[in-house]
Formats: sequence, C-alpha cells, structure tokens
Amino acid sequence: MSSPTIDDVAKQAKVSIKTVSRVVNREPNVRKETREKVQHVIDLLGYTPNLSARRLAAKRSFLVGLVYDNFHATSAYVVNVQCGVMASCSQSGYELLIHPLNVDNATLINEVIDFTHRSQVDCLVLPPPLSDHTHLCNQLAAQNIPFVRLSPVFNLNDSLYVQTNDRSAAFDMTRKLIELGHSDIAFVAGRPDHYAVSERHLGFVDAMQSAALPIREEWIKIGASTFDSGKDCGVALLNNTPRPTAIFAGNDEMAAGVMSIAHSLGIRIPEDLSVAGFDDSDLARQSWPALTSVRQPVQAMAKAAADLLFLSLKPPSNTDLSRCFACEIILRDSTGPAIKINETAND
Amino acid sequence: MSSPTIDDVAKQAKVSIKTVSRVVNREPNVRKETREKVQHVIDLLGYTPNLSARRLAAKRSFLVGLVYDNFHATSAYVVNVQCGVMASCSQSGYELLIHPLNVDNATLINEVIDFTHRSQVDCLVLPPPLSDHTHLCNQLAAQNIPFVRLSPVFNLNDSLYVQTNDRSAAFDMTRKLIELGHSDIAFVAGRPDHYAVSERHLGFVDAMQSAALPIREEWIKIGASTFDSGKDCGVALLNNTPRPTAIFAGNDEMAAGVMSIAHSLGIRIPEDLSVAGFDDSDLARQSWPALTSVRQPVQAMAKAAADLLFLSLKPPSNTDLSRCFACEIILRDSTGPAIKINETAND
DNA sequence: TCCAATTATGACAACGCTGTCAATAAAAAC
DNA sequence: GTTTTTATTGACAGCGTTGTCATAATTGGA
Repeated sequence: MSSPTIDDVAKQAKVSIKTVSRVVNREPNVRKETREKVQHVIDLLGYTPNLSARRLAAKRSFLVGLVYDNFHATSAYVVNVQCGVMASCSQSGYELLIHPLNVDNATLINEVIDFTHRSQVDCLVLPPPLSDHTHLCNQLAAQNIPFVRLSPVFNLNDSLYVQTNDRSAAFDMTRKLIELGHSDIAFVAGRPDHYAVSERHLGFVDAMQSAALPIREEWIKIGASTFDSGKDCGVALLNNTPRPTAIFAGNDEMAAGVMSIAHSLGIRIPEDLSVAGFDDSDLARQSWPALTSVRQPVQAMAKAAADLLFLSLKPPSNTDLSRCFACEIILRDSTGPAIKINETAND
Repeated sequence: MSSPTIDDVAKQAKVSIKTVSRVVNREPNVRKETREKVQHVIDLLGYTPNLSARRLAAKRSFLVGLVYDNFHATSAYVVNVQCGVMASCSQSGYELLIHPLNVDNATLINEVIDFTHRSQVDCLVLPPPLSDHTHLCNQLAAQNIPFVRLSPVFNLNDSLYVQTNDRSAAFDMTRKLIELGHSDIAFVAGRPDHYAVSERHLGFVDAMQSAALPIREEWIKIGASTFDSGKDCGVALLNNTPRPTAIFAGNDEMAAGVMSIAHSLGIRIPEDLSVAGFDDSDLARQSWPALTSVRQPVQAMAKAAADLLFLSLKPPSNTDLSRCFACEIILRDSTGPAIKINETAND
C-alpha cells in the first residue's frame, strides 16, 4: 500500500541509494546508462521522493511561503499571484504555502517571522503592500530568510524584485485621455501605503505637466483603493461645477465606484464622462460600461518573481536581481472623446 | 543561528527527549511538575518542533491540500474558501497547501492523486465542482485519502461534507420576486456540471409551481456560469417579446452579464426589469445597480469543512459527517416591484 | 511492611533521504 | 604498459522527530 522508497528503487535497479538520489536530483557524474536504468525503475515503481525525509536531510523544505494582505487585496490580484507562483513551483519542484494576514495588525512582522519558522518555508514571496514594508524586509534580510518583492517602490540593497513601471503606464493612460481631447481630468489616488498606487499618481502628474495642462487641487482625491471609497470620491468630483470630463482612478474598484455614482446622477458614460481604471481586473470587463484600464501581467510577474527566487537559492547564485514588465492599456467602452461644453454651445 | 532542537530542550530541562516530545504533543502520563519544567524551557528557548522530522517519524504531514478549479471558479469564492480553511488550520496546527488545476483536463484524477502523494498532504478539501466528481471521490476513498466536500449534491457513503440548501435558497429568492408582483420570471442556469447551480434551478421551479405560475421553456436559458454567457442569455431573453419582467440568474457573474445587456438595450433596472443573482460576490456590490443576491456563508462553510476533516483524523474518530448552513437573501437595487404592462394600459 | 498494579520516564531504533568521503572504474597522459 | 587524473559509484553517518518497549518510580491494598 505505502509508497515505494529510495531503497526499493535502489534494490531493483541494483545500485546504491545514493545513485538513485543523484538521478532524482539531476546531479552530474552519473553514467548515462546508469541514469537511464534507474530512471526506468523509478517510472516503473512510480517512485516519488518523500519530501519530509528530503527536507530533514537537506535542511531545505522545498516550500515557498506567499504572505499577503487579505484584508485589502482584491481577490483577483491574489489569485493571479498565487497562480503565477504556482506555475514556477511546479517547474522547480516547490510547493506553495499561503498565509493571508491582516497588514494593519501591529504584530505583523512577528507573525510573518513566526510563520516562516513554524512552516519552515525556504523563502517568501511578498506582494504589495508587504513588498514595501521596509521594516519587515530588513528583518527578513537580517534573519537570512530569502524573499522576493512584487511591485516594490523602495530600493532595497540586494533584494530580489519584479516590477512594472506604474508611473509610465499611468503617464500613458493620461496621455490617451488627453489625446481623446480631455483637458479637465481628475485623478482618484489609492491607499497611501500602497506605493504602486502613488507611483500612478506621479505618472498622472507627469502627463498633465508635459501637456501643459493645469492640475486642479480639488480634482485630486485620495481614496482607500476600495469600491466604496471610489464612490465617495465620485460624489465629491461630480457634484461640483465645473466638473471634470474624465476621471482616472488608481485602480478598477475605485473606477467602478465612480461609475456607479455617475450612473445614479444621470451622467452618461462615456458621452458626458470618461472613466479609466488600473489593473484590468475581472471587474473591468464586468462593469457597465466595460472599463478602460491598464493591464499588468500579474501572473507572469509572480511567476518571474518565484523563478528569480528559486534561481537565487541554487548554488551558483544567479546575479539577476530583478525583472521589469510592461503594462498594456486596454481601451473599452468607458472612455470616449471629450465634448467641450463651450465649443458645443458656440456651434 | 539555527533553531533549538528537542535535544537542546531535553538537555536543559534534564529529561529525555521522549519526555519533551510528550509535553509538546500533550500526551498523558507526564507528571505535572515535569510538564511545567519542560514547558518552561520550551518557552525560554523558543523551541518549535521541526515539522519535517515530525512528519517523517509520525508519517503525517500536518498539511491539508486545497484542490480547486482555477479555470472556472470566481476568484472571490476561491479566496473565501482559502480563508475559511486557513482559519481552521491555524487552530489545529495544520498548514494549507493549495493546488489550482483545470477541471476540464482529462488527467484530473491522476493529477490530484499525484499531488496528494508528492506533497504528502494528510487530507484534502474539495470545493465544487470537484466535490461532485464521484469518480475522483471514489478513487480517493479507495486510496484511503481523507477528504471533505464543499457544497456537494450527490450523496456518497461516509464522506464528510458541508453544504447549504441551494434549492431552498433559490426557492426563497424566486418567492421574493413573486411577492414583488412578478409572474413573468426567467431563469438563467449555470454550468450543468456545477451541481449546486442545477439545484438552484430546481428551487426556481419549485417556487413557480407552488405559486401556480407557468414556466415558459423559452425563458429558461443554460449559461456557462460566466459573465459573457450571461450576456448571451440576456440577449436571447430581452430581444424577444413578450419579455420577462424579472430574471433570476444562477450566479452573480451571469446576472451582471444580463444587466450589461439590459443597459445597452436601454432597459431600466429595476423599473423595467428586476435582476437577481446568487453568491453575493464582490461583483454584486460593485455592479450598477447593486445586485440583489443570495449570500452563502462560504468562509464559515470552508472553516467548518476543515474542522470536520481534522476532527475525523483524530483517534476517537468523530461521528459527525456533515454540517448544513443557511443562505441569506440580500436585497439591493436591482430588484423592484413589477409593472404589469397590461394593467397600466387598462388604468 | 511488602507486593502487585499503575504511572512516569528513558534508551534506542526507525522514518527516508542527503552530505561527506572513501573506493573503484574509466580515461588520459606519459 | 604504467602512472596520473578524472569520472562514477557506494558505505555510512546524520537530520530531528515519534513509536516501541524496557525500566524506574509511585501508589494502593493486603
């Protein structure tokens, strides 16, 4: 009933267990015919190494921990990250251990360190906003716990990271709105501690300035990255005159909140108001009208992050520290040409 | 640098490692003062048992596997299940290993069994539609791999499960629509292999029949549980005359698809058309208008499932096999009183 | 007080693998 | 054909626990 062990394979292949171990771990210095013979028996018996034994002997767990903020994160993002990391895992023989937690908690650092020790994971993947928790990162570095950061903003010595250029993507999106004829553009920023979101703010400012358009203080609203906060910002922006002709929100949820308010005020989208989001989440496709947004290749990024991590764990430690991915603007139905109210009146 | 081991504790407490082991595992037959002495040293040193060693020796991994359909599942559901299982894990000292896969894959069963062996999880949590994959469940049972099923429909001997009564919840929701004055109600069913969804269909039929309302064949559409399939069904339902005054969809994504089509056809919600969904996902709150839906306590259910599983693994095997949770109807803005076109004309 | 029954503790062998290092076989160099 | 070098293989000791079983300490009854 129980699984075959390395001894079973060794006996049947008439070699020592060490040779079997070499074959399993793809170590060099095994003759080709020996390797094939052993591999054949392995396939025949359906042998899988016992992870616990391997971990105990090798002092490695072959486990990656994914620690994330469950409280604020949108589930689509979390799931994409999980999938990306998984994809890398299955290539490298790692397993994924997830650990959602509440970032607002004061004991955050202890909780992460505890988890790391208790579960004996070899390394950690840190998505935002944890990726910019410098205190946490420093602690991990001090304890020699390898980790990789997803979409960080702060620079940390020797730390692995994968990012997109949020700032230039936000620049591009703002540009797109300007090209559509908009000049009265408002921006809804996200949680201040989610730094990628503040980068987006900077990108917006860059684009407005490069087009010599004024940035009106009262058209910059700080939300909390949630749908409801998007609604609040929407109320503030749309109830006043003059009113912006376009609103660019730092993420899709807030954009959806803005659209919801616009609908209930009888403001037509995109005729009277263009709305753009960021993240290209499911919500962007499923809202009405479908939301123009910026797509980050989250899954590919998460996979790249884990790849980087696993590579760095191998003996000839790789020198690659980071990778950068490009964003893509997805134009949908929530954005359209600006109607200049004055011009229309003049016609 | 490295963590203290059981030997360190034993030495410092001047007892044998076996006694330490007994204290750690809360085994009986340890004198109170000995227990306290050992516990004190454990706390002092910050000792945590090495899981790999423990697993190897005890032939248990203290790992639960969560296998799910990543391809079709909505991420909110997945994340809720993960959280629920996690909550139970952290109480019982288990860790959670996730394994998303594609249910359409022909090698599904092998993949699950492989995963189970490779990762050496002690047991599995199966959310739908895997929970009704009888062939898989039978295989698991045959191989003595303990598992718990979430929201199953089929009855399986001695299998653990947690469910809600989808049928009666759908009955209640349909009832609610009827009470609002609707009699021309259409139903959008979901993926036929997602059995909970077909239960919902039955509940709808129950309610219509109990109110002596006719069920029109052409008002029952089979979708694929996705937003886009909801749109397709919406087109089919709303482009014809006569048109239903209410549409009840088997999940929120399809309901959102229906609403999207209604908007683009200029049909007002809820004035001209009431729409109801099922699942109370994030989407329900974030769509416009906010969607009336049925809330399942997914997280609580997942936790209960894992609880059941862990309990059944303990020596005095528990006799509880299942738990049933109640659904709740969440009324939002997408449903309203029916306007009888004929009556209005007669007035 | 002594002996049996019970409770508490410890010694030691697994568990299945990897790392180290020694032994052997093959290849290369002379 | 030796000798040296290199490639291949194996023996064996851990890794840090738990399970088994033997032993020691304690308790209860006669």
